[in-house]
Amino acid sequence: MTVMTRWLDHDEQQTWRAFLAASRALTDTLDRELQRDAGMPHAYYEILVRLSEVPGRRLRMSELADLTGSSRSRLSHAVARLETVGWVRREECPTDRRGQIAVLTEAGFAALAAAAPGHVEGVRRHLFDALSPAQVDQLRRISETLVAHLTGS
Amino acid sequence: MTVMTRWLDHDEQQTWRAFLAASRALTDTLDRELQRDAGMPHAYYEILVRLSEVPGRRLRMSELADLTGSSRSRLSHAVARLETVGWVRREECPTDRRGQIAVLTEAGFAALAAAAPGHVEGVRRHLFDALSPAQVDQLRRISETLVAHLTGS
DNA sequence: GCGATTTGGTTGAGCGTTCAACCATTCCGG
DNA sequence: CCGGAATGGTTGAACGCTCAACCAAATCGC
Repeated sequence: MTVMTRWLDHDEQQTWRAFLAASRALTDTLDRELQRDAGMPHAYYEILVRLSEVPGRRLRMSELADLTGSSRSRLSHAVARLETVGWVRREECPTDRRGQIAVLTEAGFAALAAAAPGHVEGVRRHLFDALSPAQVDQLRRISETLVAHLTGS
Repeated sequence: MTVMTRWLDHDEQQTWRAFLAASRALTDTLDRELQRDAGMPHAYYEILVRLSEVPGRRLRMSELADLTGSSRSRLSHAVARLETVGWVRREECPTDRRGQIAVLTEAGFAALAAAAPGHVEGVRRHLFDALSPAQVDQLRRISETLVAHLTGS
């Protein structure tokens, strides 16, 4: 059975390619800056951020995976790496013997505190400084719509 | 010298995290679909697309790198891989003996033709179907602004 | 012209992600 | 209860990307 492809028209093409170029350029730039200035990829920064925001600075692996939007495998590898660097430590979960709890160490918190100002400055410079307040608002609505659409289905 | 960090306010936080989540979810989803259905990552798909759109289906490595927004190293590795699969072939450049020209093969064109409908459908489903026409327009302007801002500086 | 710099491109090591396979524990239906 | 399914998490191999080092050819300055 052949289904007609709903091709993109010219404007849609433009939009899609611009979006691809923009999001890649932005994430690449920030990732590179973070790696250079703080010695960690952005994905690891996000893990540290999430842990730092929660009481006890500890989260179940699966919750952490959900919050960072990463697969369990990815998170498992990442936390393993973070553990060797001494920024995160693993603990057994008292209520579920399958469970593991990732805990942010003091060294991890310090590394995050050291990395944050530069990274936030980068986000501001590369993203917010370029857009009008109206565009920032539009971007938020668009992004929230997309997240709902993508995680819903 | 200490410079005050221009931290993100609450709304900016929301926007930034939503954008991160959305762009990651979108690219991850499309990448996974493309890998599953066509056996290639999205970066390689883009290379084939760019080559297919140009007369002679051939481009200098450096032009191809610019068009796909990738580093020379990345492109070099990618083309090497595409060559072993038989989708791209390398030729010497007649006017510059340092140069290399990447040429899309018939097999490469066929692979692209086979992959395109499914991928385009995915882009439509996951992106355009979720947004209003006004939002699509906003997204284009935002993306173009960001690209200019990021590649300009 | 000739040495120094720049440009075009490749290479290999190190690292992060993916995928599939896997193990242990917990939950659920009958 | 008990057997099967679902859940939580890990592992290792394959692969793509990054970075720095590198080579060859072209270009620039004097």
